Amino acid sequence: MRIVFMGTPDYAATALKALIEAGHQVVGVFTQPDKPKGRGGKVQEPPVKILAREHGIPVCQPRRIRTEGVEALKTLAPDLCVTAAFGQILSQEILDIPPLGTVNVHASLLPKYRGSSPVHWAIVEGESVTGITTMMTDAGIDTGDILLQAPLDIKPGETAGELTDRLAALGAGLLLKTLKAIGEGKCPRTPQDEQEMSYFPLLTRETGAIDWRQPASSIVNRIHGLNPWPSAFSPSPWGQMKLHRAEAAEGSGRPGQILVASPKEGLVVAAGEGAVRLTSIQAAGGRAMAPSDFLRGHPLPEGAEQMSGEA
RNA sequence: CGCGGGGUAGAGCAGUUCGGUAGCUCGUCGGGCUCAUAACCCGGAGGUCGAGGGUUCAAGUCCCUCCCCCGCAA
Repeated sequence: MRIVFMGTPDYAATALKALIEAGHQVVGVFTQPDKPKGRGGKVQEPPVKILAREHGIPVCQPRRIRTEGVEALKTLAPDLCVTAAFGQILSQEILDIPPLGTVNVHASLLPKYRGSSPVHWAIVEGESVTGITTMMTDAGIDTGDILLQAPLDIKPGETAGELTDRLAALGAGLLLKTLKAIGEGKCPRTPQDEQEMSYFPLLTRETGAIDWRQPASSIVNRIHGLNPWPSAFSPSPWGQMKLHRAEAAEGSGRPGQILVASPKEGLVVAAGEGAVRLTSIQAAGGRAMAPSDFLRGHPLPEGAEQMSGEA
């Protein structure tokens, strides 16, 4: 079976690696173009591209696969396409090319958490269980028929990065299982229940802005759900500060009020309901560290008592 | 060549402007006080100041090169 793989980040590379190691015939890979990333504007290659090159698989990086990638895909003549966090929406014209269709490995239990960042949103929303769904891609966004699903518990305090890694491994396995079932012509197909569906938008930097008026649990979930990217942040007496990890704590006060700030007792901030104990923070220019470490060298400025730029 | 901050004891920082004995808080080790303690008091150990080169009587500090970490913007 000639397979064309479409994906971009590590999550996708894990699936591609599984395909290759299982002996599937991956005849081509589509991934996002190299983009200037990070400091100094150096271009970086997507993990999927790097992996594909190591295995001598042809790589195609159209800016818009819907227009520039059609001919290339036709030439590869795939029987089946597999997508995983590709980052581009496929047109009907693209979907019509592989006779067996296009299988997507989505990191949620569909129809919940449709959209491009299901892992992050599941944590932000405080879910305790998520999972992987393999599905037939159609013209909608994550709306196609469900093939196989596998649940996965979200650990307390788990970050999106950690959960993504575990889901990637789970997804790789489920993908192989799905392809096997398709190959044997006995893969179940279940339409999604539109009544149960939920959709979450693309993450932006602003998604990470902490609103201290929210309940402590929501703030904690947001911090973990946006770790490591795009990262939760808040102004503070020490300047803009990234918040990497936190937990609910005793205490109350005006939202954003700094209740505790000492090397001994750490950093506790009042929320709309309850309080949040920050356990990993990062100031501009510095690395991530525990508040007790940070506070040793950066005592709370005189008169400062709010998580804001004001003193 | 996108803008910018940083690398000094196990941890977090000051000291660099203007060269002249390596500092602070915490931890750690020993001792003391206390019914007791993450409290308090006394004492100690622990540093190639990111690397290399240069200037100088003298470099953490000034000059050149390089390595590493990070914030913003994309």
